[in-house]
Amino acid sequence: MTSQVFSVDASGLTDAASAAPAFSPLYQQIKGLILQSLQSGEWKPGEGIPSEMELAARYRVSQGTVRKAIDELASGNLLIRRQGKGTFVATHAEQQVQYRFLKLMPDSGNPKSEGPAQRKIIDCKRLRANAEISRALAIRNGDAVLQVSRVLLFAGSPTILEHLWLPGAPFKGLTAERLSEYDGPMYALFETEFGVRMVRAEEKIKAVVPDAAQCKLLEIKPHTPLLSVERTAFTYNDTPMELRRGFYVTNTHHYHNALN
Amino acid sequence: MTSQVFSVDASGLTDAASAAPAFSPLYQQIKGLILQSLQSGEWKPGEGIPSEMELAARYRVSQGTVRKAIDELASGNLLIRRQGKGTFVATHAEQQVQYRFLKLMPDSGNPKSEGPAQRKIIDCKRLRANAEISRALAIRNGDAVLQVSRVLLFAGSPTILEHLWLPGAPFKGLTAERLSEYDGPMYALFETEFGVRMVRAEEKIKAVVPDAAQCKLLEIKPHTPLLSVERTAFTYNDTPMELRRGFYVTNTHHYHNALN
DNA sequence: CAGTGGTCTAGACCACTGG
DNA sequence: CAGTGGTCTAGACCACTGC
Repeated sequence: MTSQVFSVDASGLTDAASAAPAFSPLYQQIKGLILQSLQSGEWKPGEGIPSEMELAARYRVSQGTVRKAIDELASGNLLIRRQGKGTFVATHAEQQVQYRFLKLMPDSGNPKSEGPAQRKIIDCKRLRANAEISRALAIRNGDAVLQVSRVLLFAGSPTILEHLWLPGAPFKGLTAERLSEYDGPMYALFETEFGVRMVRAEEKIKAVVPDAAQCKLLEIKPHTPLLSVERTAFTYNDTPMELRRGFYVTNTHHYHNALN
Repeated sequence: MTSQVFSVDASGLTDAASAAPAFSPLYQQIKGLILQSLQSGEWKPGEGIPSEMELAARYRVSQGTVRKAIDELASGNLLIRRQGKGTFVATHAEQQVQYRFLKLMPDSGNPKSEGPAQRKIIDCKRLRANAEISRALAIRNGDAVLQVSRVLLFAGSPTILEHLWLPGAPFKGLTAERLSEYDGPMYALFETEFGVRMVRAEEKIKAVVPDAAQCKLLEIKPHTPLLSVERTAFTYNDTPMELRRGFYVTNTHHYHNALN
């Protein structure tokens, strides 16, 4: 009951150059406040947030305004509405669509038909960020980062080789053992163990030829082309939190994408 | 002023097996009616549709209900709202984002920096659909289809080789000449000349090695891996209207994808 | 049955566009 | 200035969930 909604022009500045008054509707401000609560951990992944009526009372606006704010957050996969039950903070664990960011599908049959992927951690070590990694993670050159390499097997065959880099600070204490023990999506572990929730990601895809080491790990013949998938994953506030470079074998699988 | 909204349960059937009453909210029904008008060509791509108040009167519902229907159609890129002006039927032409379905980007710089793509029609002929194509286009085996092959060049270098298949009936009269003359997205030509608007698409991506013919057309060395992009494009009602198989050179470009 | 999100309405006012 | 979409409110009722 203590929060407060501010008047329309939030920026105290009156920049003569930018004539735009930067009008921001009420529901956008509410959206921002809810986002803050999510970010601060007031409501954790999987938990329910207060009801629309409660939030309306807290922010001193109508239910409809809260509703519109929640609608936008839900359409961005930050919240999940469940009629009759409430609104919940989205999570990568126990979600209908696990592996939300993995678009590799078997050529025939659904993803579930081949069962869960088998995972092998190949390497997990700390090192200092080079120029490329520090730029991608928006950290300083030489900062500590965690580098993990692993292979994913579908139906027994090695299909994905991936390397990922995480900023050292937020992931202090992450070891190969913790990763191996954990049974479930890696992003779910990040949520429960480190309070880092990945909200969106971007991928850049190319076709490449593997080197000898990759051929060995993926058990493929030389010159078998691979899909190179470079992903940057972001947490709240568009903060990059992971750089991942994956190599996909596309003999029996394909990268699936829906265009709207 | 003649249309009418039906009561909640649209299906006259009372199937004992399926206990679900199939409740459909009013705004969904309105959405369906608007979709019908779009499909029938009552409002054409680029044109404005009646104002929210007019539609509310026509369908005998409140403005808010029409609004929610339009909102969903707009978020699906079927309509475009312009404050102060009206609501318009989306089009692939003169749109902010031309080439909406083309996700290939230059590695550095924005898509506009390299200017518009140069296009070369290689082949355009009619033939009979084999099993694969008839399945993809939901037509009968042996039905007439149009097959087009072309190369796209970015900044002067051949980058995309693609083959596409269209059902013969809706595209009667499409020739290589018409395609060559036209300056703009192919999907825009489909709209203006054949009244076919592509609404969404799905792509399956793999990494492949090119054959000799592809190497020649794309001016690449053998064993240069390519991105194979197989796209099915749909018009209203989830009707498949195009099968397209593209081969992308990813030396200086990449396939960009945003994950939410 | 109470509590939640979901729908629908009616009306007021605001921001933007164009004549 | 009139007309459009955009915001905000208040209230009623419906559909779904779980106790």
